[in-house]
Amino acid sequence: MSDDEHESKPARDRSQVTIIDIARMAGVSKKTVSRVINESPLVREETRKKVKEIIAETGFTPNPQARALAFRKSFLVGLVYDNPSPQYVVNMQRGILDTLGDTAFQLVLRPCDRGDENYRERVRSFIVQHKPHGIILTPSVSEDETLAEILREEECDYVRIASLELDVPSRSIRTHDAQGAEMAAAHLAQLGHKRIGHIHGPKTFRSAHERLSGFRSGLESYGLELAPELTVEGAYTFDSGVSSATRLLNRRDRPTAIFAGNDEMAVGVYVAARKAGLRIPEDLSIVGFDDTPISARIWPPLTTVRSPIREVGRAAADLLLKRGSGSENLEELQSFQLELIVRESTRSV
Amino acid sequence: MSDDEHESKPARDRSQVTIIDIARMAGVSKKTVSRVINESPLVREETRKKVKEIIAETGFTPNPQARALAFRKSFLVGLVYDNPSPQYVVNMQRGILDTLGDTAFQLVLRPCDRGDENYRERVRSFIVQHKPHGIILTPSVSEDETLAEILREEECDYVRIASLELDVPSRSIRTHDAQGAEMAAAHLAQLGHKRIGHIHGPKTFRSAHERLSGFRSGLESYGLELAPELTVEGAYTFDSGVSSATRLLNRRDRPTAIFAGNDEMAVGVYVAARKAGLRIPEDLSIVGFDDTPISARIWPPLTTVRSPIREVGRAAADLLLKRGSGSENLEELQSFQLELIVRESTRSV
DNA sequence: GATGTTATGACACCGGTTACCAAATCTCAT
DNA sequence: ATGAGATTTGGTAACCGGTGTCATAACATC
Repeated sequence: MSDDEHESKPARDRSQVTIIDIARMAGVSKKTVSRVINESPLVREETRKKVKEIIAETGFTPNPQARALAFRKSFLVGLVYDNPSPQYVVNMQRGILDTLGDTAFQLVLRPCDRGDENYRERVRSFIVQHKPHGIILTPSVSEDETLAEILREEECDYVRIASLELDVPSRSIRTHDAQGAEMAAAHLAQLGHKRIGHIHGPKTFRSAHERLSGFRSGLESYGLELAPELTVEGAYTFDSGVSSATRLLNRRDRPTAIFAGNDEMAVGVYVAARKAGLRIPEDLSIVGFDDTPISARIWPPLTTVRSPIREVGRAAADLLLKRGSGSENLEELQSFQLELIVRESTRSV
Repeated sequence: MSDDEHESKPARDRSQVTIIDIARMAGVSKKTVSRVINESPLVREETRKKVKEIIAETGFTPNPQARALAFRKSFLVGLVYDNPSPQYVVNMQRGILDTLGDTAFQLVLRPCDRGDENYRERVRSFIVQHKPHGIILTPSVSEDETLAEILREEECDYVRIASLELDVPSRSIRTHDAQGAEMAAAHLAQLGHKRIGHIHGPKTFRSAHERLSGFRSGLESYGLELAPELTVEGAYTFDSGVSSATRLLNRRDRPTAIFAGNDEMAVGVYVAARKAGLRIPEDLSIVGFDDTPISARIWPPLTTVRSPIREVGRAAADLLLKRGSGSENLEELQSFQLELIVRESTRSV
């Protein structure tokens, strides 16, 4: 009788080349082949070369499942994010994949819905079960200190992406949001705007705070002040952009320019302006943040601040992979400048 | 001396509960526990219950790496896509993750850049190396017959998402693009438009063909004809939308309405209309396809056809997971209706 | 020739699975 | 009650394809 196991029948054909085959072909033990694979320095140069040749010839790649089992650590890299912008998410993924490329490492997604207060435990159980090589945290979840604590507890390597220094350097990537906001301020100031409004993101987001304070200090260096009555809080959403802008534009002393904390809200400002009968940029200049695809497609095209998200993703993955292996000049990888993209939504008063 | 192995040191603390511990606690053999885990029918109900209890108590989860090794098949589900729309990609991912949930299965991404003629071999090597549980193909790559052939060759399970039946039912999910386009046609016809233009996607995309023919037959059922001179090919990109629309709108007998093959191009039509001094929707009605976020944010909000992408993703993953285990009424999972979202970019003539 | 490195291999092990067989238990007919 | 047959269960061993440990062989060095 063929016993249990009704369904699954492993493909026993297409016999994989294994480390044993390589060992036999090279006339060494499998352990030595293993050493070569793992770049152990304890192999004679000659031997290493020979083994590497055979590996190249046969096109052998070590079985990741077997290695994961033996290492007690898988070849997965987790991406934990709650960023609602698809563009951001996709760019980040692409950046990470740029680095992971055709290595054995695979990117797996761990999105967390806002409001799911249970997401930390879900991340934990992912780690415990799958023992990922590391985890990348994007802004906003990266600011969750409790989560970071869990990762340390479970001894899971991680990289936090944020607009400010949150952790030890080897575990963080910075995007200088404040600096980007300063550029926006300088741009508007140079165009001669005096009454400038700002719709910032929710206070719970560090990025909102960074952008706000960067914008303020940018204006100050031009002798301008960010009027408190022209500074309102949005939710980083389109709708909140519309309502916040409506409030600003209904004022008697309405601003001649508005800096929105992200493009999503900036587009909301367009709608509010239109409803108020204002022309862009003749009556109102608008600056956004993020350079999402919509900013180039809307009319008039939106002046905005671009974050090199894909590069950031690349760097984050780099940091994770290179860790340990001769910790080198990581400094240069860790910090990213933003760029002001001037389009047609801004004009001098 | 501690020999080789310089870096990595497996975490040997936090001792994982293993199948052996469970077996001991339940007073059965590990084989029986294995049977319970794999839902073998050859276990007495009583025994099964007891083992399941212990598993629940201890919170034991079988080590996926070990299982993958033994099964010669990993718990990864690959998503192969080349769709340039971030919104689409993100929704698809979310849908798949909805189904995968907290199962042992993980979603891994295999985006392929257009123009990378080598992507098929990359997919193949992914399969050979990682032996994924299955692969999900999104429209446009799903139409690649050569790729499908490779998957069959490598005995890799897959699901193709497409606007028409490409494969055996258990391997395909359909979105009825043609039907969606018909609804767009009916909408415009009912508004009294006679001269209607259409910018379709590249002929190499099946979806472009489906939408075109659906639109045509939709018009025909209202006694209207899709004029060849008002039917132009775009590239599914914003820029191509601008230029194609410009061509249409410069005609003496310019159309009073334009149906664009996707939102991206529809937004391009907005810009072209604006440059031609036409008001939307007073002088020109516009209908898009996809219901991307931009369609609700642009002014006036775009009338468009929505594809239930997230649901499709969910169903695709379902199909992959349920395959084999009592193939049930999969039929109902496989076919998705589209929906016309009427906003403010369309008006009667 | 004694001594210290360096390179290599034998063997157990990672946590599960399958193969095969035998034993135990249950069912039912004789 | 007995035996035949079917259903469960367990034991042992081998295996999936690698890695860690440790002993030992090979090679320099003085």
